[in-house]
Amino acid sequence: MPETATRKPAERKRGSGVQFVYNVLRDEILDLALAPGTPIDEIQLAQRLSMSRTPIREALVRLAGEGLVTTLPNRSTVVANIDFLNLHTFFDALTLMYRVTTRLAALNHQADDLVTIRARQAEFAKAVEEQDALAMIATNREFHAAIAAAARNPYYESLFLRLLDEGRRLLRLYYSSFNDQLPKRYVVEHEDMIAAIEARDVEKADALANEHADQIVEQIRNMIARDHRQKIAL
Amino acid sequence: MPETATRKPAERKRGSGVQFVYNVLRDEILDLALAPGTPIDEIQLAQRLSMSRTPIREALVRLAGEGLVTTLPNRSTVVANIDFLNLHTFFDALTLMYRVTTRLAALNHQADDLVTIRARQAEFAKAVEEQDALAMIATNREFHAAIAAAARNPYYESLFLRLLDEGRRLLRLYYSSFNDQLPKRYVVEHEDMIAAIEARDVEKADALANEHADQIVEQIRNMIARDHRQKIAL
DNA sequence: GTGAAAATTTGTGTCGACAAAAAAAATACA
DNA sequence: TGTATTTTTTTTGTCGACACAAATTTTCAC
Repeated sequence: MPETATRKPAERKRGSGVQFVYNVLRDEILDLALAPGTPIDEIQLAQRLSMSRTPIREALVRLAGEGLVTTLPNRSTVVANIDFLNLHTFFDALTLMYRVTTRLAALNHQADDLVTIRARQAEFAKAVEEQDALAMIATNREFHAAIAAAARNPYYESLFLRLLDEGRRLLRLYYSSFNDQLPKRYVVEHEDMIAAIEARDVEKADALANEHADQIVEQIRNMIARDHRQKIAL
Repeated sequence: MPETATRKPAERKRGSGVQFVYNVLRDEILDLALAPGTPIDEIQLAQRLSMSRTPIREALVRLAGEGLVTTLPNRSTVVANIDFLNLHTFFDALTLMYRVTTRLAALNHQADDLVTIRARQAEFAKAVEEQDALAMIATNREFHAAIAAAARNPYYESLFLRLLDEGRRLLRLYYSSFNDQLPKRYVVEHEDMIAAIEARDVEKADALANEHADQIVEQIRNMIARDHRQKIAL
């Protein structure tokens, strides 16, 4: 059992309860600290976080809306499973969102957007330099989230963030198996994307995002394939 | 004040409370029975629906997740406003989802999907025949929702449904100003789309969906422009 | 000993109540 | 009369408790 987060009671402001529970659960789910399929006991959680069941239930409703947990009526809610059979739908949507957000960022970005994007890229490059796989996953997400913010389309942005989170969960499964070749390629690809966005070259930004997405999808596919072979070998 | 839905107490099964509140509120919001910006009083709602505040709050959390209401901390939650200034982002996302769902439906549909799609199209045609604008809005949504279901990509589907709902709210604003020329064109376009899907002609389905989306966006734009002129004329 | 029925346990769905925060009203003061 | 401050009211956020449903265990019949 992993080291679970326990908080002292009555140190939180009124109104922040749901948000707090939401953040804790979301992080634990995306980090796989809570494995897919794990039932979430409301009473237990209430005790752990030193609060009543009401804010916890509301946080669970929110997580259910984002597909991170599944609520079984009159039964416990469980951490959402990873649907390996339909991963292609995930990859398809992820690739499209990579493309449209990067396209629109090239079209709609404003001056300070690039500052933020470059800051995220620097953090990603640092994580790659230090070969810190978990930090790579996190900073890569933030880099593309920054681009999505610059694209200025909340509909694409919300779907993309959801997909990036789901991807974080997926990558977390295989984070130990990063080799150190591909990530460096990502750093270069990121730089190219920034340049295309800054130049407002929509088509180039689109093409680069498409290639980048293909790269990432391919890597995840390889990880899964490798993993499956191991499973069969057992 | 519109005729509000009141239900007798204690006739509902355990566990259906949140769903019930969610459905009532969602319908009232999308039908503009609750105007954008209207504050939602939890106690009042609780009395109207004869239940406690707990399931009502959970329904509101869900609606907030879908962007249909906005929660102001420690203040009342209000029905989400229609953001006229950023409608282009809505049109952009709507058009793309029209395209990808129709594309994927041509690729992935199975036999009984077409049965459902044709049934929805018949309902739409009937609404057009009867010049029932509200029914047209509703059946058009269901027609495209059926195509999205046949596309078999839950990520696109959920975003598309959200956009179709937002569109329903938008069209509801102008439902009186339908002329009877355009809707008939939509019936024909729908037929063409069905044919392309059945023939698994992805590119044609895509092109038709694109044209169709442009038509609809154009019509909504005209309605808004007309409406604005009226407002200025006052 | 095995299977069915009954009883118990466990955990969710809902409720009414209270406390904190914000808004509205009332009061004091210049 | 207008403005600042206090008081009251309204409404949300949270809590503990109870009722009901499902799962589990126990009991009992055969």
